[in-house]
Amino acid sequence: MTVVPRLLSASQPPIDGIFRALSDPTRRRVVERLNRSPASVSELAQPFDMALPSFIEHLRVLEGCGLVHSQKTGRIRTYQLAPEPLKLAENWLAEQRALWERRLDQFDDYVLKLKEKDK
Amino acid sequence: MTVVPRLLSASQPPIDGIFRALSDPTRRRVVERLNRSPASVSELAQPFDMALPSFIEHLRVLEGCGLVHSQKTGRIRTYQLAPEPLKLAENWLAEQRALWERRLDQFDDYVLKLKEKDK
DNA sequence: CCAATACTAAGGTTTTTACCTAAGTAACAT
DNA sequence: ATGTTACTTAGGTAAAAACCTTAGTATTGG
Repeated sequence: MTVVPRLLSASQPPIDGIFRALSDPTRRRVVERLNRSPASVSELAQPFDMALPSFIEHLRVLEGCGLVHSQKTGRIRTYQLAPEPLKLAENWLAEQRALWERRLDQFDDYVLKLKEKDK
Repeated sequence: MTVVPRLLSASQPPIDGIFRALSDPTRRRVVERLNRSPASVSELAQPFDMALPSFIEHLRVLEGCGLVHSQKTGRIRTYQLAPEPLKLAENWLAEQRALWERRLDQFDDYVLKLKEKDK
């Protein structure tokens, strides 16, 4: 398969963590929010009814898989989206769909005949 | 935001479970395999070095979130892919990218105007 | 009928996740 | 200098996830 330079594959988050991160509604909402603009921890936390340390753990998960970056200036940490991992996940899904659709084309006739038979 | 009819949203698997299911490499490989053709439990399990009951649990997770369907004929249970949930996840990701790109455009405009001003 | 096949059920362990509270530290405003 | 703000650290609980083994139940081929 495709051999990726070690440094790149190490710095690029594995797709496991990306899907894992996106499986939580809180984290997805954070991503949706960061699509609009960068924001601080407390701005991000404000809509959620959750203790701050719990929320911050979500931010850490997002940063851990590379979906966001953060930097601290003074006492404020600002988060911003890093779209590459989203692209990675989207690509995997797109590939599955492409394969599926190719297969559907190949077997269209067969499927149609099966449905005829069902009646 | 978008209001979805209750019946639809209930029968359509929530995106949480889809991303969650896809976060496991075993389950992603099953999806990749099922893209080629339907297959039985043991066919699907064959490439994995894992006790069968453990593997079957993965299949249950996939079916639980709607990513696959199965039917039993005799003693053989056959699994097949159900692409709609994949589409759902892909759509969410695509939307994020669209928003992100729109924001980048806006930023470009902003930068351009700044540069105009400089002159 | 009987053994092999193809799953399935039951139950147990370890790790991870998602939350919490309480108590910090560092920066800023007054 | 002191209180308020903005996070951070530490630690603790409960539920879920990902494995395992052992012991089933149907089907089917000989």
